[in-house]
Amino acid sequence: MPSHQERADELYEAINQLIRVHQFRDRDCICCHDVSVAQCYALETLVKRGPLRLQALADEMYLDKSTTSRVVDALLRKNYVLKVPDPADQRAVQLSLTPAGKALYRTIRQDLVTEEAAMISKLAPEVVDGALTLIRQLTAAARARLGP
Amino acid sequence: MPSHQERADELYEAINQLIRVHQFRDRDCICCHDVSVAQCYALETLVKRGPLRLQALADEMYLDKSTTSRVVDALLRKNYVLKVPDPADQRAVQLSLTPAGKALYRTIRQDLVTEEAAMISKLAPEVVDGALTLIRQLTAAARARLGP
DNA sequence: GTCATTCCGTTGTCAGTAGCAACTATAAGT
DNA sequence: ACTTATAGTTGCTACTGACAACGGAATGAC
Repeated sequence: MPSHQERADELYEAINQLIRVHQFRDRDCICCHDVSVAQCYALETLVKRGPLRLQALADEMYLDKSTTSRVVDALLRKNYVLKVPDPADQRAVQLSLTPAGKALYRTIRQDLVTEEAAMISKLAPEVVDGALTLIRQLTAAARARLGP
Repeated sequence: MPSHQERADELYEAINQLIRVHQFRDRDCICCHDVSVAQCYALETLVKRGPLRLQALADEMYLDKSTTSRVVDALLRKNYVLKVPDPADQRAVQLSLTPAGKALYRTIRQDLVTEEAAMISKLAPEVVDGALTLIRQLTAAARARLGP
């Protein structure tokens, strides 16, 4: 019967491994398209949250606004996002996806999910469902410590 | 009853979230010490696998040898690793941890596990054990696709 | 209404991450 | 001995990420 500490240690280790393997795979999947991992993450955030200001996007991504500004710059150059000045506040900008940006994200997402599907093809559906629930609980617990 | 595709999609999403939250937390935990995330990963690999050649270290970390060489350089400058020429092969070097390197990794690891422990403090032990098993299965499945 | 303060986004700078290609030196195969 | 393969380093390029300083716009105090 492992102690709380031992459990924490093993879980940290296990998550660490999972992260490495996924990270590596994602890089491969994403970078063979036109964008980097961070750029893809920005696309994803805009898909999920809709048009955002720069600061809001930075907050969502847990990044500094300067870093975010440069990531967005790269996406602007490639015509995947649109930057429109906010009429209500001359300082602010609204960032949104172009059709090309939406299409690119769909494609990449498709690739990633296909990879994931191949990965779990040998696991029983109950196992996957169980993992899903538990991973969500872990994420919620982690976010709770991160947030306020 | 979700389809295989739907399951893959949800699982991808869930793992993605977990990765982001952990990544962010790890950066905070690690970088307040003397090393970056990649440098810490190199320390970790040397702790686990013992002394390694540069190429072997690069393989373990899924990185290019040039990238690895520079990461090791940084650790050398800070006196956390030792580089000894291999007597059996004049081209090769043996990388090992200095006592300072071992101590630093222990400290960081302690911090990370403490964080993990706090995170799971509100979850039932059975939940954590379940997550552990499932995450390991997922990692194994992912590694199987990655490897050969 | 003006002035200080705060907020939004950009830019400069610095350190780190990462891969590819070219290079040196050593080792191994023929 | 000559070719080929391997080990590690270095040059280059692009991206990541934070902090600090800045200019312009909004807001609050008075």
